[in-house]
Amino acid sequence: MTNRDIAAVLREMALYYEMEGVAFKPAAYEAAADSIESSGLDAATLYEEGGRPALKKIPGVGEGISHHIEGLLKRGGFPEYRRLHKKYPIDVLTLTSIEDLGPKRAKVLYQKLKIKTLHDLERAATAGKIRTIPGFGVKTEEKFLKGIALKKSSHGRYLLGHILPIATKMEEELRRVSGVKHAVVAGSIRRRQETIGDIDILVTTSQPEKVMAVFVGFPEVAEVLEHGPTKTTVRLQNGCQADVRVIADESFGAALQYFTGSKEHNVVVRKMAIAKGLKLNEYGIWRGRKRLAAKTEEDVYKVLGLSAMPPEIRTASGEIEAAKKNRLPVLIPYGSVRGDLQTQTSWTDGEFSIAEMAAAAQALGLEYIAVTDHTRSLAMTGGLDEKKLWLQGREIDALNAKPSGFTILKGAEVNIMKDGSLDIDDEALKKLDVVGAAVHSHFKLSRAEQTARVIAAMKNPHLDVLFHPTGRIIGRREPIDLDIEAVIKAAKATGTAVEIDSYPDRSDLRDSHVRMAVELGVKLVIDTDAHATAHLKYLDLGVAIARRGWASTSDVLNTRPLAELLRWLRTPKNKRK
DNA sequence: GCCGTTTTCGGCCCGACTGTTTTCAGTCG
Repeated sequence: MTNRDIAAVLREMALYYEMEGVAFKPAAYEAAADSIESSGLDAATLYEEGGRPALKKIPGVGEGISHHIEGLLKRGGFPEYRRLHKKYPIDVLTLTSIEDLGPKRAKVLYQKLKIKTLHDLERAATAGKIRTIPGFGVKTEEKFLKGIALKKSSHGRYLLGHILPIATKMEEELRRVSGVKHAVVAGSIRRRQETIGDIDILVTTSQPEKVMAVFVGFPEVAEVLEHGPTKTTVRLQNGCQADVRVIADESFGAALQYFTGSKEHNVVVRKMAIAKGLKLNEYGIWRGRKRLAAKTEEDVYKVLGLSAMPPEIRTASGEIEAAKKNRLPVLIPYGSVRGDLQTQTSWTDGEFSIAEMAAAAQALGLEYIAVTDHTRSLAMTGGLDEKKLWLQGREIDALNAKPSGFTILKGAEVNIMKDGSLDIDDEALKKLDVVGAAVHSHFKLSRAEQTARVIAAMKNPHLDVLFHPTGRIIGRREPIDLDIEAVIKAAKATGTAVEIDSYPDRSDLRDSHVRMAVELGVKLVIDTDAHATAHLKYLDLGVAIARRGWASTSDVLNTRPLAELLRWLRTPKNKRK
């Protein structure tokens, strides 16, 4: 039982208690779930080694919840969970993942219409039954259907940020199997697409059976679908499929090229081969029966007169023409971001103190972070006002006064109000090192209104970065309706940078928008939007988006050393370059 | 249910928005 499994049960408990109308317990269970999920320590190991007292060292876990976790680990459950699950035998986690459907409504839906699953909900909504329940209307019914459709449209795809760590771990472990020469993840993961269909791993080895045995034995594997010496397919616990293909070492490059895709890219490349009287397949590039190249991707592309393109840009959208002319962009390298300019702390809805976030960032090799807690009008997070921002600044000054080789910048994630004004006054903003702003309300304005609102905000002389510009949350919330080209042009005109929010389900800006920004010469910032120390490692997911958008190091402000970054930030907006 | 050099008992983030209402519950973040 992983931390994630435990957290899921605790979240379910929180929802049941909300259905019951119990006070304070929901928040306590929710807090414990968050804490366990983001804890670097494995709860099962902790319990094994130190019993319940060790579990209670996890913040938010006390007498009661530690007993429950013990029950989960030893017996797979506990009485209170069983009692509540029996009373509400519904898939409450899935149902409440639909927007505007919370525990109270889930309870009513079960009591009135016996709705237990998403499928039940869809049937009832389609049949017009939801609107018959008091307190529910036509709009609510439509909203549920929209929510279900949104969920379905992302079905079968997994977020890169969730799958990449698993795929990388498998790749590394297969590489350690004796006889293995290459083990490489190909497909959409190698291209770092924002969502992933499945995991494809290519292996060259002298001992295929051994590799396949190790593969099907991974703890993540739920079910073996195919088990052969050259191709084995499994389904993982999370539902994602994973393939291992064993290929001949002499054609590794051709296979890697073939299985990396994209499909569209490969179609164009194969057409080029045909035009030259050649044939390209996963075994090599051929003239008749003579194999001209296959060992490495570079060799294969070279036969076609192309320099090898980074996987992230193999989308058949200009990369082949650029490769032909030897004019490929030099993409920003992974690991080149020096500091994170969007982080939240326990001053608002983050889980850790400023000092803890800074220490974790420094441990990851970063040189600086900006603390950008929410501001006043985001009241539910305890958003900061001018006074609190000043107080927070004092804490930051004190931390920076200690020699550490690391710098904490003063910042904020300011709210953009409906009219485009910011919810913190200019005097206070002026004193901050980095001012970010974002839309957190009125998501449904018309395109014209929404665009005007965001552009108005960018005209503020103190706003440095537009945070997560479209506000989307993959699989959950549609982006705000924005004329993104107008916004990016306004960023250029006003000297405002735009953010790539690396947080896995945000990925905002997305690749195509980044490319537009790069082409227009707008500066980018890559941040994690970390609400916990464990989130800081997402930076490279943002670098992946930047690479998909053809960005170079010089396009991204926070690849600069601190002094250079500060020079840009302190330059009046109309003079920034 | 958790937490604590202001407390071992008494607090616990709260305002805006929406859709359903005839005064407000539920949800969001």
